[in-house]
Amino acid sequence: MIKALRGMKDTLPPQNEKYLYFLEHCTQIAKRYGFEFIETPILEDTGLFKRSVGESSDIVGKEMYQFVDKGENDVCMRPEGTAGVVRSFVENKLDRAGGIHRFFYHGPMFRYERPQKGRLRQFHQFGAESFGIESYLEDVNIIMMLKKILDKFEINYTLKINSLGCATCMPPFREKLVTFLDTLEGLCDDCIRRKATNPIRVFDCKNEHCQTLLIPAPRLNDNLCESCESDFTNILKLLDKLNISYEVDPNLVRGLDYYSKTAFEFVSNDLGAQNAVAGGGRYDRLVEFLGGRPTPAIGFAIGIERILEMIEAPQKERHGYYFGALCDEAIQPLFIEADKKRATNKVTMGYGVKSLKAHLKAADKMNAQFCAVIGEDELKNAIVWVKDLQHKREETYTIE
RNA sequence: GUGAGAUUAGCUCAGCUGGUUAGAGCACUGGUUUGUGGUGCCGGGGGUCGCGGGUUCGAAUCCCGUAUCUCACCCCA
Repeated sequence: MIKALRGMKDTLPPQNEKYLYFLEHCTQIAKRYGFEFIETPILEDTGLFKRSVGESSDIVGKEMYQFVDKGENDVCMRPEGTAGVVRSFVENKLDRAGGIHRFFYHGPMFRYERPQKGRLRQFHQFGAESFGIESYLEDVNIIMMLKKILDKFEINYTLKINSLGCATCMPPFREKLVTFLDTLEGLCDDCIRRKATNPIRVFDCKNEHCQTLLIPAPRLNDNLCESCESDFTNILKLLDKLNISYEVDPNLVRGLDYYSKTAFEFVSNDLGAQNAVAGGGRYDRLVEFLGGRPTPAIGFAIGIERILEMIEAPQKERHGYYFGALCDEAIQPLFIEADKKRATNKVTMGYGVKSLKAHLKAADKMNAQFCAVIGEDELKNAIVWVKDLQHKREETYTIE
């Protein structure tokens, strides 16, 4: 038997109804906040991800579905959504058009990882990206929107937020940090590697010994430039006023290289080790990095499988018709009647001749609201007998 | 990439230290005396016990390998 590849799942009812339900909700909210749908290809030039996500990230380092196609192009199945949207933004010259552009997207992402709870090789994200706004208000706007999406479904979560600094304050801080790290002994292998590739990420290390060593380290928050500092405080102030609770997490460092300034994550205790249900942040320099005009931008992505694990599907109600025949002669007239009914309702039909009881059972099983039947009596009078299974009412209507 | 646990009917799982035709519940399906469901009663189908080797008179059961799943590390949504 041929099976689906490791870490890749089929989606069947009733699970996928939850998926559609969630997507519908996200789409509605996103549109309400002024976002428009964008779809970009799953396959992209490998260079796109190397440049945007960053060579130092695990994603690019070891998790990409990368291969050479028949035209000898080095291509890659997208491991995340932002890179493609930014590429499209630049390619379609929206950076030159100026103004504000807000997009949302959803679809499959691919990372070659060992699967576990909340982690698949093919998984789905719903994401949104906003281009052209430098104001911190858009950061809050994005967080508000994300919160609005999550709040529909009674989920337990915590919003973690941090500022990563910008082109002005980040590089000097980085140097300061590396100088400090050089004085330390006993850092774990990962941290030693991080020191060379992306030193900020040592703060994200889960090794307790490393965390102890890092206590006297210079902190990002104490080294922000004036504009980053004031933006960050303004964001927190506004969040307070909006009654959006958050936790400032100075160790929150996003795994993708392109983030700057605001970074945030929605985590939940109901998810196991992979506790991030959504994450995002500002990436003001990425557009320029990918060859566009400097354009401030911010976005987020939700892990759909992860959130689906926490939400309930809406309850299914009885609806539609089930048609059944009580005698051979009724089958074809019934077939015709059933199809007429499809003009306005969901209709299924039992093809076999069965007792009334059996048809009622079948209708009940299909969760139909009405059971419509034709037998000898109905044929004689050219009528259809109908029982409303929900309200336990019976009636007939004339065949026309 | 590393580690631990699992794999028996469509689903959830029993099957003791190896011993005849491998079980249960749920689900599915048929009937319940001839036109009334979801909740009664009776019956039925369905398993090369993940796959491949080995030990043995005999393996679902013990050993080795392999695949997949699950959980964790790493990292992320």
